[in-house]
Amino acid sequence: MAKIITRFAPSPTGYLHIGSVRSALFSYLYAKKNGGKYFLRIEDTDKTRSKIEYEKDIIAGFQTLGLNWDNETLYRQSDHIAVYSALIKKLIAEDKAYVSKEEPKEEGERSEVIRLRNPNKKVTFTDLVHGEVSVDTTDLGDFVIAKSVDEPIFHFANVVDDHEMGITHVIRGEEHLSNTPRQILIQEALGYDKLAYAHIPLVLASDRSKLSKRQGSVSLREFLDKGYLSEALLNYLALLGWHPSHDKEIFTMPELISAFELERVQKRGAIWNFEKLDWVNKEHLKMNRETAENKIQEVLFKTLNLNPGTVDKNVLDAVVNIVFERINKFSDINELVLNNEVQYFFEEPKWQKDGFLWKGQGAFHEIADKLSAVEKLLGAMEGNYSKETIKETIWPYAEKEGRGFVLWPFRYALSGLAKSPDPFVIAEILKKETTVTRLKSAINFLTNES
RNA sequence: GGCCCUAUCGUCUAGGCUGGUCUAGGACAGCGGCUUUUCAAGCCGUUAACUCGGGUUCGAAUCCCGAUAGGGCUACCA
Repeated sequence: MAKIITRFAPSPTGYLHIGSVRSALFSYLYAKKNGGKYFLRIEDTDKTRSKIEYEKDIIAGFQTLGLNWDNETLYRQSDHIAVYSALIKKLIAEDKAYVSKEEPKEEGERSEVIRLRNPNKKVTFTDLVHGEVSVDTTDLGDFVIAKSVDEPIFHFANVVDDHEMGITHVIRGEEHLSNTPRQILIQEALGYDKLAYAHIPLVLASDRSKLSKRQGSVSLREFLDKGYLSEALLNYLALLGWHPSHDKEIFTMPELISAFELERVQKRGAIWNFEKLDWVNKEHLKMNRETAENKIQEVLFKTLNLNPGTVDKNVLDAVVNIVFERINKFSDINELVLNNEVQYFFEEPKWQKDGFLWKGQGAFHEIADKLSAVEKLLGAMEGNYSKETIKETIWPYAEKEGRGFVLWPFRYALSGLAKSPDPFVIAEILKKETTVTRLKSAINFLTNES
């Protein structure tokens, strides 16, 4: 069996689109699954829209994702103009194409372009996901294949390069399904062999329109910036339009490669779902817990402006652990910090009197008394100061007074928040001395200005 | 408009080729409960779908036709 060679051929006219990444991923997976090769080709025949900045973004994106291409040097269409040029001249000489005089309709249009002589036949090809597709190409007319002898347009350069690179399987987005017949016509004019095609369904926005730049985050860069893991992103992308033969959903890259089958690719466009992506990302975070915790720590230092030298290692570990449970992706850490959900571990919170009220009930002086009782119990503790021992110490008193009436203000005194981890956990992290100090300070706050 | 593609829970999907075992399965989200105060995490449970109309057949989510709806292409963009 001939070796399978797939490719991903982006045009550098914008930042790498997340939907393009999926096309690339499917090409990559199919090649790797079958022991073949996966190539990258930069399609920059449109000189006015192509920018080196975008090319760099595309290349950097794939490097970050680890979707490494197998061609040794980067294949860029602008480096192969001479090849297209010779072929266009050949087609003209064979009268399979001709120079056509035109009436320029828009600015920039030429008065002379090169058109293919359309044999006006019915073209049939087999698509690996859609099955047999057949189209009467008469409607296409003598379409343009180049603006001039050395300015081929997409369809022409694309066909030539697939042949030059030895591509066997063209796996690309469904928007190209309608372009395939004309590319086959060019192929036939050039005398090239047929290729296998697989047109994968598009990634859609929630209203089923094509996911475009207008609908928010669509570039890979933005997702990476939000702190999604590459493997999670790739995992989610794979599930969008493909399904394994079992119910497994969380995959590592090697697992994806061995499970992937083009036969199980969906025909219908799939709507992008941020919630599911978050879930997939969280699952990957759990699989890479240590890496994730290091990253959380790093972000915490930065956003909270902490001095690594002065922060207690145990405190930090405990806080990292709490943060880990509350995030789906790294950018969520910034939100936690923005909402003051971690600062209280490092500094006294700012209280609101009403915040101490359990279900809006009670008098402030009573609450102060309860906090005072808690503070004394804790202050008298000796030996091991852990969430378990703290709980054992406080529990009988809480039971007696009504749990909520003791535990809620206790927790609020420590965190200053309506929602936070339970007081025993916080108290352990804060350590005995800080817990006691903070309780006293809270009591002071409650009694002073009442 | 023309041509092409598509159609199962809100979303991603299994099943459809090889009709009955599908009173349609899983996951995310939602909802409810448990986890001895709130949140998070976890666990358990639960709501929810075969676009419609014909046909073939003893029998159709599954096969055929049509309608409808959505998407793509229709560039001297890719």
